[in-house]
Formats: sequence, structure tokens, C-alpha cells
Amino acid sequence: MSLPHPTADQISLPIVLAVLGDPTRLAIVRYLARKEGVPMNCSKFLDLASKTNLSYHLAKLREAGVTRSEAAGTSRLITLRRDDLDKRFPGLLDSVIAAADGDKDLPAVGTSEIEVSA
Amino acid sequence: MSLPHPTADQISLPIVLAVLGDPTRLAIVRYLARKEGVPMNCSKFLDLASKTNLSYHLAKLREAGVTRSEAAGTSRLITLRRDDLDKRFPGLLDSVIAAADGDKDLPAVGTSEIEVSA
DNA sequence: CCAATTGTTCAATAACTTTTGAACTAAGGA
DNA sequence: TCCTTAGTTCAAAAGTTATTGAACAATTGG
Repeated sequence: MSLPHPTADQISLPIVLAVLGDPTRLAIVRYLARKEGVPMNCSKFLDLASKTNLSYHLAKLREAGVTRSEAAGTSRLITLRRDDLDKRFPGLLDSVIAAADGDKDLPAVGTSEIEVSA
Repeated sequence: MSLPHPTADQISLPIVLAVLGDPTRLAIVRYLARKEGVPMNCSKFLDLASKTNLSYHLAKLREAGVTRSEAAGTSRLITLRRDDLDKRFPGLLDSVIAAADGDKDLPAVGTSEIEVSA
């Protein structure tokens, strides 16, 4: 069973901007962008907010079309929908992430991480 | 007398994104971008919202550092702070405006305009 | 000076968003 | 089967943002 996601052409610019205009969600997106290709589970983000609140923010990101969440056992694998976002809004995600990377006042996750091999 | 504006380095990414994540404000910014260099007064935007509501949205844009408002007699001249935004968040404004231009569902102002010389 | 034009402020309300905790579901391992 | 892990759902509370109308201020033209 997979959760509802908008199709690429249903992704709306004002909704994406509004969703990214929240520091917690921006931190999540930033982290997903840095670990692109590696699907994340929610527990990665527990230092940003409570479990319940994370569920809320991750649902917002998914409903806006910014992320994709797939069920995998008891976990959820979360990925950035970069392909769809780049197609719909060329350059937007890159400039947002670059801007977020340059901002020291933004909350962040896993910025000083030791790469652990599987 | 000029209204309070943030300095370039006070402009915050999440605040800018949240402010642009409103269709009325996006329409204003889009119009300012198309008429860049030409300072606009508020009456240009009266088909987007009521006078009072416009005052509110224009204040949000100004406080976020997206626009500059200068008093000029009984009018206010509103311009995009493109220089400051481009310095702080390279590429962001361009990709937002390009994305907005490609979206037919967004409210717009003056898209079919006859150029009137002064 | 008077009236019109341009826009602001204020208070109220409506509408949304965020956060919370408790209760829940579903999968997987012992 | 029972327990743990991972995450959702729900309802309530808190907080924030958007919209409105009426009243206000400042400038300009007659």
C-alpha cells in the first residue's frame, strides 16, 4: 500500500514554496538532497521534531509532491522527487538547497556525520 | 519617510519562501519582475485583492525583503529587490518567476497589456 | 481651503497551520 | 504468541495568517 502522491503535473508552485517555507521541512529536504538516492526513514529526523509532528511535516512534503514515501516493512522510505521537481520547476530546488546550505541559522540534520558503510 | 525594510543580510530564506508561497503575492512579484526598473504603485494590483488586503500583502513582501516601497507623494513606488535577492539566494528568484510564468492556474496582473508611453 | 486620491491602521473575525498526547495499526523478531 | 519498533490517526489546543470594513493620514489639484 502506498500513500497518496500528486502526479508531476499536479505539483503546484505556491504549495511547494509554502511547504519549503518552514524551517523543519527545509531541514528535511536539505538532508534528503545531501543523501540523494539513499532512501531515508523518519527516525533520521527525530532531532527536528516529535514523532507525531514529523509525521505531519512529512505528510505535507509528500502531499505537495516534494518527497515520495514508500512503505517498506514497518519503515517508510522517503526520497526527494528531484526528477519531477526539476521538470516542473527547473533550477528551483537547487537554488533553494544552495541558499539553505549557506544559512547558518537554519536547523539541520546530520551535518557532521561519519559515513558509515553498510 | 521610508518604511522599515530588512537589510540584505537580514533576508531569511524560509520567510521569503513562505511569502512567495501565496498566489496573490506571487502575482505581484511576477508583475514587478516583468516590469523591472519601472516602479509600480499599489493600484496596479487592485484586481488581485481589496485595497486593505493589498496593503497587508505588500507589507509582507516588504518585511520579507522581497520588495522595496518608497513613498512618493500620495503614492508608493514598489520595486523588486532583485539585486539583494540574487546576492543572497542566487538563481532563486529567476527560477520562481520562470515557474510562475509557466503556470496557467496562477492569478496574474497585466499579462495582456498595451504599452502606454508616458 | 476643500475634495479627491492613495494608501495605512485598527479591531474583529474567519480560516488555516502547527504542536501535542493518547490511542492505534502493522510488521518483524524472539 | 508476545513484544518491540516504526509510524499513523485523531481530537484538542495554540498559534498564525488572511480578509474585512470603518476610520484615519498625507498629498495634490482645483
